[in-house]
Amino acid sequence: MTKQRREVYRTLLANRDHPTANDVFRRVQRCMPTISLATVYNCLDAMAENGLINQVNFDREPSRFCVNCTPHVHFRDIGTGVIHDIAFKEGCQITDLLELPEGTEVSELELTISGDLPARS
Amino acid sequence: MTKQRREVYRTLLANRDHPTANDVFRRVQRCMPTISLATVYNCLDAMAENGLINQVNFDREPSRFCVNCTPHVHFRDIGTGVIHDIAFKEGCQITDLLELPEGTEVSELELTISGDLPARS
DNA sequence: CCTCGTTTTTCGAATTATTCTAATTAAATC
DNA sequence: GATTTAATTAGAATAATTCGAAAAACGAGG
Repeated sequence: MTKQRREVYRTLLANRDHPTANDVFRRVQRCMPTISLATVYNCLDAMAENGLINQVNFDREPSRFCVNCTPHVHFRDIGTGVIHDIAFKEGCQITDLLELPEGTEVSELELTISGDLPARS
Repeated sequence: MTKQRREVYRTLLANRDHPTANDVFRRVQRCMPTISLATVYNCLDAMAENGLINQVNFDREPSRFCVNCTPHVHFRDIGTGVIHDIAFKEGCQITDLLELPEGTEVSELELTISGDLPARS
């Protein structure tokens, strides 16, 4: 953990809105003006590899980063563009719903959903 | 439907191995040497928009294309690199497993999995 | 607290998938 | 067959990400 990594992580914690690498870069620059975009990528990659954060991909858009480490999926509200973390219901194994051969070992699983949330009453 | 689109589609049908746009380009070139990569992208995009094919994204890798139009998810076997289509079990709604607000309308859903298939006996 | 070896940061350049532009060609409609 | 429309082409442009090399920071012994 270096100064830069700590600051990148702190920034992610401060605003959990699934920022892109560039968003993070701009935010970190405010307290650490000399940091470079390459370093931000480097920090994010390092943290993602260690499971400290998640890299979220919606189609071909720029990757976003998420500090929520509990198992969850991502839902983009088409109306607002906001990305929400959606948890699994208690005791659910998504792979139970799939025709996977017995004994398949899952090491990565990414589920992204786009749609509309119900109008708030 | 133009000559090029027909040929791109025929190529996808002939070899359902989830090729990238570039793979498709190289394959189509064999029977249609004047086709351009931009046209292949154009054809693939047009077909994806009409739901004739699916665009499959594994992380930040180049997009792949899939002619399987039945609802399914994608599983990459880490050992072989092969991408398999995995169907849902009968009568399963993946969104039933998620803590989504009542009345949420899902318009897109992409699930990608990486892992290891059991050793074949 | 110095020195050596390793890791990280920095900057800029390079890469690469994809998209755009403008010009040509083909298709469709009347 | 003329005209309008949409699709193709080739090459340049874009943008996210990665790479490479040099400088800086770090850590472990001495």
